[in-house]
Amino acid sequence: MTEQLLESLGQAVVAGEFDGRSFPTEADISQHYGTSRSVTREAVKMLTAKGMLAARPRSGITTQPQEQWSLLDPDVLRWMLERKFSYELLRHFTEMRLGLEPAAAALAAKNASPEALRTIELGLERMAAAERGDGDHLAADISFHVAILKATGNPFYMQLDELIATALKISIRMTNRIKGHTASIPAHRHVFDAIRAGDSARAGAAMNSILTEVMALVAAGDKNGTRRAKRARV
Amino acid sequence: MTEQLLESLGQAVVAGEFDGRSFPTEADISQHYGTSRSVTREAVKMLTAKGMLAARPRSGITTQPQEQWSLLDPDVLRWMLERKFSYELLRHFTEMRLGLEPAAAALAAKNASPEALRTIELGLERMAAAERGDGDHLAADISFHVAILKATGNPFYMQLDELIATALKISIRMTNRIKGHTASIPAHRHVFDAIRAGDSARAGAAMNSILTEVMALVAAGDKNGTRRAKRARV
DNA sequence: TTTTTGTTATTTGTATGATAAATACTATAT
DNA sequence: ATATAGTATTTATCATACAAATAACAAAAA
Repeated sequence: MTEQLLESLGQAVVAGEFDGRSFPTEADISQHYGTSRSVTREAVKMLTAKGMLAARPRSGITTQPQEQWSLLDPDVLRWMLERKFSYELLRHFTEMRLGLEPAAAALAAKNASPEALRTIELGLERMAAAERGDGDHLAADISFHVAILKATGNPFYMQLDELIATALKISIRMTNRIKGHTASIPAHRHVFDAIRAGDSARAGAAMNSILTEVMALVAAGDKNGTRRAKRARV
Repeated sequence: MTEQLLESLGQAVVAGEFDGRSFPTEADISQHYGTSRSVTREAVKMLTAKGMLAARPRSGITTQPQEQWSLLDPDVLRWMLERKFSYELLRHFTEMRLGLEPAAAALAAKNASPEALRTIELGLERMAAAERGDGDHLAADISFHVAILKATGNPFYMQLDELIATALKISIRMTNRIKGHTASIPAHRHVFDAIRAGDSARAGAAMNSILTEVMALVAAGDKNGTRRAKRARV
């Protein structure tokens, strides 16, 4: 119940349904959604923790400026991508991946355990299978990228799995749409080979080139304006 | 009140006071800390959102394995660094900075507005002043690094300000302690110059070299074992 | 007129008690 | 030994009351 309310309120905030100070009071929310005050308060509390709301006595609940939203929170990012998609957002996200994932790949080359390595390879195989029409390409691509994060052995990078997975679900759909592009198997295999060989520099460079490619696609979409984005938002 | 309880519980969890399934029930917590059940529930809810706890009927509240904690949450990271400091953690954090900050510097070189540029320069000047004994070196260093994140114009990087600031407060203190090291002004000026010149590659490389230096210090501390870390934990 | 001060009303914060829902544990029957 | 039904424990939700903070307003003073 709290979860549902959290979801509803989160989406509503992102969609901009409450501009500025017009956010309803606890009482209004409870009545509108038919929830008790406890549930309402706990949902608001969570959105406060995510930087989207702030509550003060007498003033009531107010929406926080977008700069303060915790974009690194998978919930927030998902709401943004689903209800407020823009190529600009996707570009910003890809810019961050461009910082993180090559570094992660380089680390993985140094630290990957045999099991972790095997998991990356498995992701690659799933991608190849999907290429032949056998399996979900999107899921395969995600598993490959997540496996590399896990292989770093660094808890900070490992934490990013859900975030990357969430965003890839939307962003890959977008980049595929732009040019009928599908993630390049050889480029991904190149990353895997470098990691297996323990070659940090090459692993980082290979991952960098994958993301540079993605970035080019996103930038192209950005230039085409928002009409296509709106159509794709389904 | 909720904040205080959140703080107490968060620190207690990090310190490992509740191993495994021994976490108290809502009722126990309320009694122990003298808080009402509403307050207790809201605090637990927040720790759940941070991945540190999970609550299920009949089973009660349980601590989650450390892999699931949201290390990117400034609260969690602060608790970790304050109550569970280790050079390994610091090394992992620095590994992430090594991915993020050079990329941020490169972006800043492309996007920094005149005001943002001025803010970076201000940070640099504060560092120089601190070097001459005039002002807080730690605060100056933080302001420099945060200013670069802000200058990227990318909300994802900009979000990291609190995280980086939190961690720098502890990590700089540590790295200084290792060798009486203080952050190198020329190296930082090099980054600034490259950003001002709009030279992405050089900005990234310069930032990279700063962090590589930090990494070397941390790695050295790591080798010295945990005794020094424990002393430094004050 | 402007500023200060005090009052009031609104909204969140906290406390308490009661009921519902989920589920680990136990006893029983097969 | 296994399956089934019942029981007890704990969180989840609801409802209500009161406390605390404060924005808005009014009155008084400068």
